[in-house]
Amino acid sequence: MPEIRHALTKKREDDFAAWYQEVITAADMAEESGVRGCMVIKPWGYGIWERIQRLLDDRIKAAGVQNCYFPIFIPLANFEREAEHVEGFAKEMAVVTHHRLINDGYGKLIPDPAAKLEEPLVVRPTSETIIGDAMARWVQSWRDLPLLTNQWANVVRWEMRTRMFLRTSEFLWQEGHTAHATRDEAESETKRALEMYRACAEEDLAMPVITGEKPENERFPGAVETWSIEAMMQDGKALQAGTSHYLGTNFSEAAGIKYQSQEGQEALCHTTSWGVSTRMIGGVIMTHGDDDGLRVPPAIAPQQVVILPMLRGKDEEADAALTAYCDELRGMIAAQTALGERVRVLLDTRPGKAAAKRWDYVRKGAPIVIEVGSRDMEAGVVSLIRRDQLWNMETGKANYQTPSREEAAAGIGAMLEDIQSALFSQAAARRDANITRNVGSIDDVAAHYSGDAKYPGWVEVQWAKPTGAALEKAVETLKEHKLTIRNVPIGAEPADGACIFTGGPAVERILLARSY
RNA sequence: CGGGGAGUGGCGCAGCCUGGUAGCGCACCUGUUUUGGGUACAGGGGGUCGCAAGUUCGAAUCUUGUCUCCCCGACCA
Repeated sequence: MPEIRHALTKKREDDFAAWYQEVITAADMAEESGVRGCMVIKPWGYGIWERIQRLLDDRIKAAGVQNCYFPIFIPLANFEREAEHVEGFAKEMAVVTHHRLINDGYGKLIPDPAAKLEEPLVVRPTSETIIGDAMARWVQSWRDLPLLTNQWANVVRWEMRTRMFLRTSEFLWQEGHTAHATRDEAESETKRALEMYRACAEEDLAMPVITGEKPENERFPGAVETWSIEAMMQDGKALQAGTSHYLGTNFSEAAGIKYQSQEGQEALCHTTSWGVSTRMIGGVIMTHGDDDGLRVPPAIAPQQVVILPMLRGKDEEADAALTAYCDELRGMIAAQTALGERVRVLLDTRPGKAAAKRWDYVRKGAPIVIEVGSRDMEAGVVSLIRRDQLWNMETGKANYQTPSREEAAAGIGAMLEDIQSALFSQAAARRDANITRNVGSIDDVAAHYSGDAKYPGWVEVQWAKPTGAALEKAVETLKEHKLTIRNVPIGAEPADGACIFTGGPAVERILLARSY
């Protein structure tokens, strides 16, 4: 087997964390900003986020949810109204205390003591409390329900340890907030959002997930139930890629979200909240990336096809003819559809060698790269590479196809759809192969994770769903093995054995994993 | 926030121990060459060494402080 010269210097199997960072740099997605925990998202990375936004926003609106925008600053007092909520977020809030700077007399600017705020403002870590205020104003009658809102925004959580896309101090997300008349309605909205996230992850990001309910200790602060989608990364760790919460009447009580029923009775609303963030991009990297860089699923690729004419820069007439040939190809491809949308195609005529640009787009993970040289033009063909089938294993070189220009254009939609499903299938197969089921005891769990397997994946165990101190003890035990409970998968087999923590009869199955 | 490591042209690094105003590879620019796959050769531009203060005749090199990043932990989308 020939030696393959990969486009990255780091390999996943050698140092997954270093590889992850190299992908972000090599694909030109984002960079450090110099501000603690905050990143600059560059066009390719932001373009992926815009695609996710577009597709998810359509799903949100299709469910009858309307977009709004709420302030970035939230009065401190709002957080004091819900005890668990403030406890959960208090340690990671950025607080604005002054509204003006003055010169300190030594050439430095300092907050003006005379401009101290009466009440500090918190930079939102999440918006339940301020949206709750609005809901309290907007909801009077049963006719105002359900109230279905969403906002696309940035939030700030002062995390101790940050990693690009996975955990940044500031991140971009959407947060849906809904109010309902009954518990049933609110719970079904919680599940609807969860299912929406599953579809978004699996269909748009080609990232298979396990949906399920979080255990009590992993709940969102102030929630009655928290549900999540969990994705398996290539190192076998779990990434919580989205959450949906049933908040009961906790926030309604705090903010006074009440309505008068048809019978004339005053009642508290049942509320929900749900969100996904730029973390999903980290999930895409660790799900689809390979030793040559990122592989972007076509549905969320800013450009699905990149055409690179091999311009010589010597013979203007020849270059113009080649550019025209490529532009016709661009037009033909742009008229095609894939995954229900017009194909996004870029003709890159910037000066520079096509061969060098090819590797730039390989690292970026553009699904299809088409190179066209003068000889291709004469023969009426193009040289096409699928990013998901980059290498010819026999030659160790890039795996070119040379269809005619017309065939290439006509087949582009089907090829993009095939790449989309191939990426999902690969990821799903890897996930399924790395979940070990029916692990019967905590010792077996420990053995599984202390074995030789470099990436031991997840294990499924049964438990008695302990609460309170018993749950804390179970969590402690798991922590010794750096494990966490991911969720109680929806649709799992019923329990039929003993709880690995208590030995008593189990009531359900849970997934354990190391996590991001 | 605790433990460890690191910040030197766009990227990756050497120099620092034994102070004397900066070097390599890639990238970039120019020219020649090559021309179907990450071409080769020659020439060239760009950094005052994270930031601040201190020691010194002199600091990338020593001291102190500070900011940022990476790894391990605690916390979390």
